[in-house]
Amino acid sequence: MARRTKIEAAATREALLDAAERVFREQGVAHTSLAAVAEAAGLTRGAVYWHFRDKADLFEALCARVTLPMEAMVASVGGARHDDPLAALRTLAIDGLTRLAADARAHAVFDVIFHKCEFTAELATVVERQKSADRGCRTNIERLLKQAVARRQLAPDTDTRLAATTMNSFMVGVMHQWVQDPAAYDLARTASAMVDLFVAGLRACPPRRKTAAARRRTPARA
Amino acid sequence: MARRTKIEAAATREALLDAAERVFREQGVAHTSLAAVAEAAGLTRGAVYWHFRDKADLFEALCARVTLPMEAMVASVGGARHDDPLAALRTLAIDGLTRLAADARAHAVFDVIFHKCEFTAELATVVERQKSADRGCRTNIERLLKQAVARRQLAPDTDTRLAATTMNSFMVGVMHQWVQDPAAYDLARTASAMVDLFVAGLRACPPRRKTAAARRRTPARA
DNA sequence: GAGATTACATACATTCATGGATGTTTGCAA
DNA sequence: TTGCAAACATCCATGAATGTATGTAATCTC
Repeated sequence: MARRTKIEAAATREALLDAAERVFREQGVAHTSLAAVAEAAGLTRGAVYWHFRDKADLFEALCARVTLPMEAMVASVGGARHDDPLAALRTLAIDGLTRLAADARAHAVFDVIFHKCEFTAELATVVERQKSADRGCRTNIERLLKQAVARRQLAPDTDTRLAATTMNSFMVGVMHQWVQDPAAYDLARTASAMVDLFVAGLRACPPRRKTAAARRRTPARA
Repeated sequence: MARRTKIEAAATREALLDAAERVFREQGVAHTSLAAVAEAAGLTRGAVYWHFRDKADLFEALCARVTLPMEAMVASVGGARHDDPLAALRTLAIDGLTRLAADARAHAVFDVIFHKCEFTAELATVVERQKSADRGCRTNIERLLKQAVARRQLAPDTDTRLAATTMNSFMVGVMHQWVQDPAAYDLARTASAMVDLFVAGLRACPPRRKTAAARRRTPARA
């Protein structure tokens, strides 16, 4: 086929990403050939290999369209100082879930990431990006938690690291399960109640750092 | 090769499952050929096709070895009456996580299920079993929650359905994330603190059923 | 406006997985 | 103890996916 203009080329790139999103979601990443992606976009493999090095590169770009904005959101909230850090954390979490429920593209991509994809050697680069993004998310959560401790919103001996990990797991779990069966309940409507439940748990019974005194009380087990 | 005795045959079947567990975990389900599974077990594809119809059948059997006992555990606790239902729920959750941390086979299988497998048409039967097991789990959690409401451990207007879903999501999230990076923290040691956080949230701020009065207060939107 | 390059399509060679057919012992039942 | 079927191994034909190489027309640049 003939050469297209630059903007047309950018459009076909987006079209390829859109097509990949659909086909990956229907058949799974490993089970779809790049020919199938091309066909779904009304193109040929030549177009795919022109715009992307291979399937991993395509998949990475596809994820980036959704995860980059989300990471930016988390980083922006986590990087700021707040008068009410716990409220900021709550809002951040609810926004994340609401976004997932409202944004069809985010919905699709998370469906692929959670249920239609194998994180193996082929996608090693994607795995690394995913893991570092996850670390960044936990770090930012922990920043907010530390502010909350400083503001006396949380117990002074709160284990902020473990609390952040737990919160991250909670969010991932909600997304994972909702995406698996979005018809089960209306996430947009329940998001705040779910997050409030978790935040209340954080206030009432956060994980505690093991103090020297506590360690003496339950010394060795052997 | 010659015919083996019945117990020998059962042993090779187990060997095939063990091998599949290893190879699936390393390469992902879709990315591993049945030849690779056979080779890892020191056998040939003939053995695989003798014991299992296809890859889905093999994968299903592999999952069943760990999920069936777990489902039985949940059903047994969920089916009984308890003087302290919330404590029973707490113990159940902690046991689940502890089991995951201690049982290498459970660890491996959940790693495959969460991160090394695509739930597509090829594994349709597995998906259905998974979903129904999930429903059963939520049902049993909700049974305990209803008992907790009856015993005044939880607010009378608790939305037990949503609470059960939230708890299920929480558990899945913790497992999902820990399995992804088990070196990050010692789940066996943190399990109780993580579960306690959630249960405290349940007591302090459970999701509420929308009463008629509440619906009147926030009537229609557009 | 002429060449260099872009944005694809097409063709090709290679590799690999699958399923089925077939072979071969040998345990087990009558 | 004979005969059947279990418990695999081996072989083959087929199809499909990948990466690369090449073709080609239009577009951008100078």
